[in-house]
Amino acid sequence: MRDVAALAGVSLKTVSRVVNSERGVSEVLIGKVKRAADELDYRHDLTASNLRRSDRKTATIGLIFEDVSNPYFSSVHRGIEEVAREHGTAVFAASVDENPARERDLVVAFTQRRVDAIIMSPTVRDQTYLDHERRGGLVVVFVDREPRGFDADCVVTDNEPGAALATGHLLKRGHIRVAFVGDFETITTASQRHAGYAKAMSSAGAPAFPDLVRRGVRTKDAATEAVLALLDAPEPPTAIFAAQNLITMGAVRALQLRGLQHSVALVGFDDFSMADALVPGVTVVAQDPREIGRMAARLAFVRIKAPDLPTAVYVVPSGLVIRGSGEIPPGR
Amino acid sequence: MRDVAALAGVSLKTVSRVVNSERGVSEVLIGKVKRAADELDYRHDLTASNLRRSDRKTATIGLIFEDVSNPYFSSVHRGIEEVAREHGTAVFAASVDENPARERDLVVAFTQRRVDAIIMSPTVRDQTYLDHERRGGLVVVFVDREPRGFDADCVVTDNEPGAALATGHLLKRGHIRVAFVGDFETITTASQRHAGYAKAMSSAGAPAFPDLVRRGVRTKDAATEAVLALLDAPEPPTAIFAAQNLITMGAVRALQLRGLQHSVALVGFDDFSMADALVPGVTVVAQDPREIGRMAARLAFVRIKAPDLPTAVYVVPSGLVIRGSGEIPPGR
DNA sequence: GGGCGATTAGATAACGTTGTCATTACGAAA
DNA sequence: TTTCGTAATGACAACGTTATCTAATCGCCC
Repeated sequence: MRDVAALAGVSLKTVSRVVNSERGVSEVLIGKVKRAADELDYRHDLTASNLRRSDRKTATIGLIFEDVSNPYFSSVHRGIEEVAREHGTAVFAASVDENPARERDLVVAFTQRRVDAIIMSPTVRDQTYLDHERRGGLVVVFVDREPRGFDADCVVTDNEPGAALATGHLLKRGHIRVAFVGDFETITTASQRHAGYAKAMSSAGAPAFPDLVRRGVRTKDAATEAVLALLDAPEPPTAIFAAQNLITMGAVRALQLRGLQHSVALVGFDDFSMADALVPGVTVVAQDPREIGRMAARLAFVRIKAPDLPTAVYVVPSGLVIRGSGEIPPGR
Repeated sequence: MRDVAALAGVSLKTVSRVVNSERGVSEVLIGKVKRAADELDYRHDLTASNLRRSDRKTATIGLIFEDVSNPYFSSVHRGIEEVAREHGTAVFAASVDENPARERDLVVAFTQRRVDAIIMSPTVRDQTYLDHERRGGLVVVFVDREPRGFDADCVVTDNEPGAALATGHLLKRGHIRVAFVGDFETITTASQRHAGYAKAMSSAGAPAFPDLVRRGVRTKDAATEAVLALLDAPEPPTAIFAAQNLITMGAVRALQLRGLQHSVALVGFDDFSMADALVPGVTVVAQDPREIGRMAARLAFVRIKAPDLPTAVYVVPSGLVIRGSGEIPPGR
């Protein structure tokens, strides 16, 4: 910037004004400065600018997900990016994977880079550690799962009603022995979806079948195994509710391995690519992950401007997508 | 930092030394400083640190892809993240979408934030504009597609041999009227895959069928339409080579719509989720996108340390995954 | 006991930028 | 002609950190 000023024959401050398109610089000087900047391949340094500016906003946000390559999260990411783009904001994205310590490490890594906000899907049991960061002015918005021990904006799907809808859909077709396959109950989404399943079962007068409930299932392969175990049991289910997209995929595989994809009903939570191309098509309760991302980003930008608004939980509705697998009657 | 120094009763520089775990500070003072930092919720500011440090490395890289939610790119992203993590580096990710101006905008946005490197899949025809940035010390590594008009490290799949392998696989089964569906020839991957197709066709003595070659297909829906048109033509193909994952998905849909998924053979380039669960399973030439990401990141970090090494193109091999759709014989 | 090197600590300037205030020039109004 | 307001420009300090250099302290050896 000093060099540009020298070449244009103006002061440092004038270059700064031109770069930031502030008013109060004559056309002549604007031209000179721009030409000099071009000639010298000048690039404005946002990090230095940010250091000095009074608002101290970096126009940067950070995303922390279980896995950026999970199709659900990459769609949320996409939705966030759309809104961030409108705000001229760049987006960090990182995966926690199975490592709980990494959630905190990522928060620190982003905080040190002075992001304006973090949008995250919590994986650790407890988010109280974030109080420390919030005192430093960090904005946090949660997606998919509600935080524990920390009050903040949050965007979630209607997990319980959605799961009840899915389960009810199967019950209405006459199924009674409906299985539930889901993640650990410490994951809020998994426990809410289980609650919806349990509620639908009891309100339909179906007994609870402890042997048909498989929890702590985290991966596609684990789901395949869990469903195989269900199918091979002496009293197998006639229908399955799979509480997450990877689990649904694993369930499809298990049903195919046993040749039961046309005899045992299946409804999944979360849509997934090619669900409509399978035979039978997989009936799912579809979330709108892109909209969830957009909503989360909007909330983040509002809160960056107005940090003291009361926090809220926003629920994005899900909907049943009927494709065949959920409409298989019992007893075939 | 000033406050921490005051509370600990030491100088600014001593705090800096402790924060950066430099040697030459007595245990007593290290303890005092750490306690003071804790008490004041101190967070080291990497942006300011970077401004002053001599290496001027931000431990930040930027990714520019067609679409972060495309499963291929999100896997590449994941591979890059794995390596970045080992280097304590944070990762920006952004999508170009269909907007060519955005590629340059993103490069500028990342450059202004002083990323150490950009890993990108080029979409614009010409990357000469990057010369300007490289003069400023920016490291660029390309993935998936080779750049034009700009010499840089690049990690690609063996597109031409892979496409020839796929096409040859069909020809060996006795197919002659093999169709090609791919993206615009300006996309290097698409043109290389077309070249592999053409080479395999001619070396098998098959004539070129201009009516069976559909180019400029970019989306799943466009692929469905293109394949439907092929199937509905007076002389339809007996086999189809789909040159990219979205196109393969669209082709599957089209075949299903016409009930031809068991009579017309299909081989796709790129694997995709649930390809094995479809009926028939979809035979593909599978890339290893995660390994491509890891390789690209490794190259980036090498070049950050040694900018003057000669550039190279690295080819990650692909392999045929046989699942059924590609083994359908002609004439059924 | 004096000299010396090694170790630890601090004072100061600088990184690239912008906020604040002072200065200049110019015209219009009195 | 003088005064005043306004617009354009610049000088300088500061943002939070680290590089460099100097000073102080210590132990050790002759």
